[in-house]
Amino acid sequence: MVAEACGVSPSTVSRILNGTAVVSKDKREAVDRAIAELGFVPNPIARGLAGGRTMSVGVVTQIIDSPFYGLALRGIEEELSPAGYSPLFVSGHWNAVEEARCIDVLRSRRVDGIIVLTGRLSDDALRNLAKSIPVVVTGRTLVAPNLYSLDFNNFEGARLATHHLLALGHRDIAFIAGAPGPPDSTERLRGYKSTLKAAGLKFNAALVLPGMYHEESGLMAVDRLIDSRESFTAIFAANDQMAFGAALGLHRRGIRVPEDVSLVGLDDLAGAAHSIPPLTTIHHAANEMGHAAATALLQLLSGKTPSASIPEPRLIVRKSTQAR
Amino acid sequence: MVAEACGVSPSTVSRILNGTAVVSKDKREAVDRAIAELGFVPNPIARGLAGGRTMSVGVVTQIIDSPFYGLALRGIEEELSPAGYSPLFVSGHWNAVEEARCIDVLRSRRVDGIIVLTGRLSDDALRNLAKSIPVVVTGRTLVAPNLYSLDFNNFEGARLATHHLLALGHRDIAFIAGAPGPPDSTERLRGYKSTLKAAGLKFNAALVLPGMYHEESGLMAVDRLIDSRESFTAIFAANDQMAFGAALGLHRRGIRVPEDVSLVGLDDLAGAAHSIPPLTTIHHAANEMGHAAATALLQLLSGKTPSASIPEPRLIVRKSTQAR
DNA sequence: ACATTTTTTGAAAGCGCTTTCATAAGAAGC
DNA sequence: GCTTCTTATGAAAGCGCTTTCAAAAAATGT
Repeated sequence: MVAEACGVSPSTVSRILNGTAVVSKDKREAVDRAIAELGFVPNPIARGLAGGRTMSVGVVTQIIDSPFYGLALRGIEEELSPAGYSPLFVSGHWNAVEEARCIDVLRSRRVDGIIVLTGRLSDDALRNLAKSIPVVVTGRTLVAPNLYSLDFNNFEGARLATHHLLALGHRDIAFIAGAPGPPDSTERLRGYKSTLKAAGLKFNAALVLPGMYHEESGLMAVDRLIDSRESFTAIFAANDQMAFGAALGLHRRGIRVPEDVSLVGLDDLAGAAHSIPPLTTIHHAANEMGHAAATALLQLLSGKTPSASIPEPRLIVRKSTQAR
Repeated sequence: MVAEACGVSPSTVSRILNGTAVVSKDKREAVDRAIAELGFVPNPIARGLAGGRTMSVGVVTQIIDSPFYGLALRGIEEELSPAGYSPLFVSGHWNAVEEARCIDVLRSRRVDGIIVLTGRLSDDALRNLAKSIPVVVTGRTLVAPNLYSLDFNNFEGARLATHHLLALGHRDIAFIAGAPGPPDSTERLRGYKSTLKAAGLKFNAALVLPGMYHEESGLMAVDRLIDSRESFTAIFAANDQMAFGAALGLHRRGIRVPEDVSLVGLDDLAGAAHSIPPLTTIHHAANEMGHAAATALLQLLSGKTPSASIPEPRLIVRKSTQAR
């Protein structure tokens, strides 16, 4: 260790670097100076080996280039960097087996903590993981020691969207659902149904179309909807990407948005403000979610009880909806 | 080291694990069995410390959630994972100072190599970096020992776009340029100008609008263009994001795409196929670029001379252009 | 059968840092 | 002034692996 070339022992330098113990003023200053002069940079690898802390946290995302989760990754990075931690991103591709493999990689690299963005892992698998390493997971509500979960209020998001359309006078509101199974999909569907019911409208199953959360499925859903000859004046898509697909589908059939049909999405992706027409949607604060997840993990790592949470969904009215 | 509990020395186990030297068959089998039984997983951290190789490569991207570079990150990950390497992503935010800091972080983490996605670092800085660690850089053409560069043919991309518009009969073609300075911007502008010239058209500086590569700047460029009362029948935007913004700007003014004005982008982002109208654009193979960069780095790491390259730009005709 | 070369294996020294543990030096108490 | 309790500091032992280096074993040659 270079810095001891200034007269003190490596232990002392280490103590100064980590603030592990009190060191007399003069020594501290001497070392600080030496560090500055030598341009010394501690080696996190060695630190990790010795101290068990690698100053890196693993992030299991699903698809590294997802427009939605990408924003969350940014939030995570923005929060971790100032704290001296580096994120290690791995992609699980919405596949429990792959996610498990990713986690093995992260553990072999001795990350200090793990953030899992939604994913397909079972709750039990996560609880179990938390026994050996601090974990923060988004997209579910889960309580366990050493584990913190951060869930978006999908139900409320869907309620806001549906309610907005209702308030504009729409009665025949179609819903393009997300892939069935995961809680976010079922919650959004539940929010849609429940809001309809609260408004005294009867639920029409023919207006609910299956989707896969990507543009293409939104487009196909609209095709199917139109072909079914079911009448509708508005569409709520379970996410923005499907809303974009739906908009294209309507456009192809010569149906104008919002003149003929109103359209609402959910997520408020970066592109939503610049689509044609600009999409009315529910803001899902991905960036803040990333921040919150990272903050929570940092708190977990320092032994505190995390308290971070993510903002409630918010309706963003743009140009794809209008009163009928 | 657990595996030596089967009767041999740690050196032997290490040799088997790394194939560093020949080991007699029986020992190898005994060790293999012990490894399997004990579920032993080598610790890359310790490996890194001891052997100098961490099996991780640093990737300097600019904005982790960029739709274009995101795809490249995916390509990198897809190539690196099977080879046992993990990518470490850091964001330089198009800022040379931050990029330099990112590189310090990567080096302190002892990555085995570095991939720089374009960025703002000087060529010299990269050449210098390559003296101490293998480097692959995209977005420039640079030759230096231990360094491989992968450049997209921006000139040809711009030529294809401009030529397409010309072939459709357009004569007054506006160009929304990217931020001035970086070679990709200047090359695209050069491609546009040169193609115009080759067609015997005179270059009209009033039809070149400054942009910043994001939607908002495309929108503003169109506003400025319309307000200038300069006549035009087509727009070529230096990237898809600005094309989206431009489409919105035209839409707001009641100008139809492609009936009144044809629009071409460049990049072929995931959203281009589902925008309204679907955007005619130049395919810039980001994913392949990631693959190529990772492949090249892997070759550099194994002492070979890289030969990877990225595909030539390709015109993708969709619905935003038509003959006039 | 013995000397010589080649191959296989183990011992030991780090990689760069953290962290007990123990010692030396001060502060406090009688 | 001498013992006892606190600090401040250094020595040394790892963390889990790779890698010289040298010794032991095997193969080859004469």
